[in-house]
Amino acid sequence: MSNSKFKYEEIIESIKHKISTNVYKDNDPLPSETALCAEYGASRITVRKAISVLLSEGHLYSIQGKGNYIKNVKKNKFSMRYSCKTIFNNGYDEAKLISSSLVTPDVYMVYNLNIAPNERVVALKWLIYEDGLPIAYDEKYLPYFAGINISEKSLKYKDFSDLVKNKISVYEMYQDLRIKGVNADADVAEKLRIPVGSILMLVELNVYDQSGLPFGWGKLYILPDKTRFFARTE
Amino acid sequence: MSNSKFKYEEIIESIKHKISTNVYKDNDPLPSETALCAEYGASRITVRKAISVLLSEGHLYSIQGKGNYIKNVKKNKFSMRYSCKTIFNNGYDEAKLISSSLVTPDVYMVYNLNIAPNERVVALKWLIYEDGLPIAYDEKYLPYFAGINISEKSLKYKDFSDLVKNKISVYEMYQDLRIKGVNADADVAEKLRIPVGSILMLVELNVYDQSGLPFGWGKLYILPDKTRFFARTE
DNA sequence: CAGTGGTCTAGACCACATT
DNA sequence: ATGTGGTCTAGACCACTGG
Repeated sequence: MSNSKFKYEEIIESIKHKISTNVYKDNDPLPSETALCAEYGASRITVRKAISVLLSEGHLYSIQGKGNYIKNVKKNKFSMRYSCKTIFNNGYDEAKLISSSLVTPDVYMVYNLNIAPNERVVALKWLIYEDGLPIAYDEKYLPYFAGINISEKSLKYKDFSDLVKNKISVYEMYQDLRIKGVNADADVAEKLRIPVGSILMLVELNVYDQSGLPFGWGKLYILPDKTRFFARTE
Repeated sequence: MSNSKFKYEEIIESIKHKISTNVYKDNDPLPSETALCAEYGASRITVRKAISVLLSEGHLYSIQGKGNYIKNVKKNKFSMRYSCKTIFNNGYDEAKLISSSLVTPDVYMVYNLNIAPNERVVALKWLIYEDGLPIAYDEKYLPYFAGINISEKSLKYKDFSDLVKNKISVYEMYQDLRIKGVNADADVAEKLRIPVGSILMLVELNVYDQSGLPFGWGKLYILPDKTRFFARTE
């Protein structure tokens, strides 16, 4: 029956089995740690090791002073990787920086970067090519205080996290990503040499520091057959 | 300096600080656990508690018999929730099962369900409505052995994981999700009452058991302005 | 072989929640 | 006051790695 090598693995297996056979139901209290020690003939540390795994996997939740409780696993949490290296089906041959400038924000920048209308915004625009043809158009906006040097000639195409990593620790950064299907407007259509109204995938990215202050906003338009998004349950 | 309440939190904070200030670089070995005990004046269990947190957060990796090593956090891992309850911007009013039948598989079903051409496939098709108008079209395919009762009148619109949850434990299931932009073909266009060639968001879902055996394949076509995908770094 | 991480123990004290 | 989970300790043995 049991394939587990260690005592704590057997406890995990047993508890998972009791959850999946409805012996333990959602929000039921797990037996107390001392009770589990007796049930499995293990020390409290071993029991807690098992519980810590189940906690980290999301099968339990704890309330100090009360107990550990069953949390029904919803199998709807997916994880995906997103980076400029992986977003294109076949990668890309080159990325050209077509402009880097200090601009007056429009309403979208004021909204997404949470800045005052009189502040300035660093705007970076790239075209990404495959086989000599543009396959994607990338706009990135950063508040001027984020400290990017726009005269920098070495502005290689890179992810937001790399762009700002010297200004903000990766531990103090989080990102929101939104995927939509949109129709190309005149500007983007011309840049990508496609008819106005063609469908494009739009990936918007907002970068924040730990306190929630926006550090960047990006829009990436991609020809729909040049990209795909892939996510998997954890 | 330190806001941490507990000794193990201070150790975590200290190690994270050394990573972000490049004292510890990618793939550097962390000092041995006994060395860390001495450095922080803590027992091995407390040191291991800190290390276990850093391991679970992906800042370290371990090789038994060798040591613990620094893993540079790539901030490109996003997590998203996907379920038929949350995928629509404004939810949906109703979902009509428009057909449930046993069909002979086409090449895509043979491929995605990894079945033989002479096996049978359960096909379920739904239309999802908002304000009386169709906003999405859902096709789900399951190998016949998956044991869904197609005559079941109570085939409510639900996620794959709910559809098969009595046949397969949630602990033995994983799902792959792919998002694409596509042009509506004649069949889908007619069902959704839109012009052929209109852009649609296509969400494909493959469900597997733990051994990798396919348990289901689904295609969900959604009007692009009725949905959005949202992911956040962990 | 020595050094490393992985598991496991008994026992202690604290913070929190309920009665 | 009692029971709960949360932290911490010292000490032991095992499995794995490398020289």
